[in-house]
Amino acid sequence: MNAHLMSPGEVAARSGMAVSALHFYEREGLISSTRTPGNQRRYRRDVLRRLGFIRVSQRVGIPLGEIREALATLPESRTPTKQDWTRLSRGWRSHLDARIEQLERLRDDLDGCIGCGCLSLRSCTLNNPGDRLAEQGPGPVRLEV
Amino acid sequence: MNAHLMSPGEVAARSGMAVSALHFYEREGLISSTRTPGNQRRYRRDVLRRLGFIRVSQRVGIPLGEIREALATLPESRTPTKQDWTRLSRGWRSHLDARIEQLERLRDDLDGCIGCGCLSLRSCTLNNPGDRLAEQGPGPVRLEV
DNA sequence: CGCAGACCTCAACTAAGGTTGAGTTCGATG
DNA sequence: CATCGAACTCAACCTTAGTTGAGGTCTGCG
Repeated sequence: MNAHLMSPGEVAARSGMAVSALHFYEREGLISSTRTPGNQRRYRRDVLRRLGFIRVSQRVGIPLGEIREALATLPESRTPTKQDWTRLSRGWRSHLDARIEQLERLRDDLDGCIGCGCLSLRSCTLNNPGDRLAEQGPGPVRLEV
Repeated sequence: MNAHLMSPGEVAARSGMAVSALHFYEREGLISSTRTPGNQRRYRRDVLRRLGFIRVSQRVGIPLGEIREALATLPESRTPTKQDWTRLSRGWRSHLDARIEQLERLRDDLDGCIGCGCLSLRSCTLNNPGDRLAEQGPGPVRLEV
């Protein structure tokens, strides 16, 4: 029972991912598999949790590269525990908060501009190149959608 | 003064868009231009407002195709008024609200799952294929980013 | 007029996140 | 042992939103 490895088809069925996506994630280093003597992939059960994490992360808006980095912090020596997954999930929380905050600011700005009707390239919060340049100062702008 | 048409370089400088982006938007039908006898583009001043609208819309997360559709509702016979732009901007407000709401739900779900540590493919709100299928029922899932 | 810099078109390329298809091989069942 | 679905690899393609480069033309200033 410990040695129950899953075939690609089984993983696809249980995770809802396409087999082609499994191949892709493996090429990208997000998951891994062993091979049968006949060169077919076999997955350990915890791949399902990884795929779960990948999907949730994508919903949060994290690009695959960062998801890979997060997954890389999992211990290789043992199967990840609940605590491991909790730690990773908690890491996205701030991303999500920042994103929500940004969209709320955008909404408020949009309301202001609906009032002023401007969309002006000068002077409009929503649309000022100068401000955008300023915003780009600290940190990446990935959150900007 | 009425006949002041802008060159691509001037529009690029004033809008912050690259000239290549102006070409692209024109190919995609989001903006238009007239030509000099020597085949160079000249833009009416209101192209700046269009570009402003395009940028704001992209910040809201609207794909170019939909932005084009929105711009297509502007009257061709006259220069768009402040009311026209207000109408379009207001249209995005609900998109933004829906998006924010969705992210807030996601955040709450994530909190729940940080508690349960699950990321389980069954039974976890964050990660249930059945639920995702249900969600996909009405309308596109573009907001899900 | 001459020349630099801005502009033209068209094709190809980028990035992310995969999907699709062709041609071939495994592996489990009858 | 034949067969058929599932799996394999590799290359090509898809979408979105543009950028880059090659090769050629305009426009305006001196």
